[in-house]
Amino acid sequence: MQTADDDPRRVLGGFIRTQRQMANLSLRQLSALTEVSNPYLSQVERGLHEPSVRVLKSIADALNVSAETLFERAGLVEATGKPADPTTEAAIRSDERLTQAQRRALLSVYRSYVEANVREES
Amino acid sequence: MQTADDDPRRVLGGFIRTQRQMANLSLRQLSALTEVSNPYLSQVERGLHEPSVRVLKSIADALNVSAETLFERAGLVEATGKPADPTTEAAIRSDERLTQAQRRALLSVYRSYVEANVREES
DNA sequence: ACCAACCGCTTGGCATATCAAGCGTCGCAC
DNA sequence: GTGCGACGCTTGATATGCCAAGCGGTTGGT
Repeated sequence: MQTADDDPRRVLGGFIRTQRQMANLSLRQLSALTEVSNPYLSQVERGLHEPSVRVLKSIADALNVSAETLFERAGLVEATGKPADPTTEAAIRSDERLTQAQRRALLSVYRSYVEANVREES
Repeated sequence: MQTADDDPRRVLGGFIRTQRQMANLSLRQLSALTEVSNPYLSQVERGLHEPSVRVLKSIADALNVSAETLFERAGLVEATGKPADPTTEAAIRSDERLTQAQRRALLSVYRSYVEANVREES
């Protein structure tokens, strides 16, 4: 029943930080992309502030994640029971240019990525 | 070229006001439902303020409107143009559940598979 | 050894979001 | 008419978002 771990701000911040690091961006680089100051980004990532919609959107754009996803991470939009979006899996499975073994391998990698990201929102 | 009509705040406010009136709710009633003060709701509806994500969501809930819709109205989320290109590359590239780095990695693996197969067909 | 360039972070201050309290108006019962 | 309740709105005051400037640490070149 920890009350600090599920603080929406902390969750959102952690998610943003992870995404930024995966994109190999420094705070200043992201700052340049988003027109948001780097100190403020730092504070947001550490959960000290709840950014405005405008800031959230520009962060989402810069990191190539959908704004919806960010709002979800922020705990501000309910999970809307999205089981999975099967488009990528379907595309891989029906790709004639791959062998069956390659399809399995690609799907495996893809699923591990998605699962890792989901787990990220602790 | 009127610059006041497409002010996102004014658009959003007008939309909220319309929805509220269609639900036959007074400002005070909506205030009670949303835990947001009625003066502030008044100002938001007249486009004097850009509400936070938390406020937007509670308004959306109270008015039975999807939060997405509100964000769209706020001009802060574009009207998602779907690519609908059925190729595997496109699916991976537009998969929001992957980070940019992961997308690059997956694409790289995918291309190496395809290239290997082409070479083998000779 | 130094310095230049980057990193993430702290701080003080201005701008904006949000609220509690109060104002004037309107309909309606008595 | 007059009181009463509900309406939308104005107005300070407080909290929060956001930024410019600057700090100490690290890395790498000379």
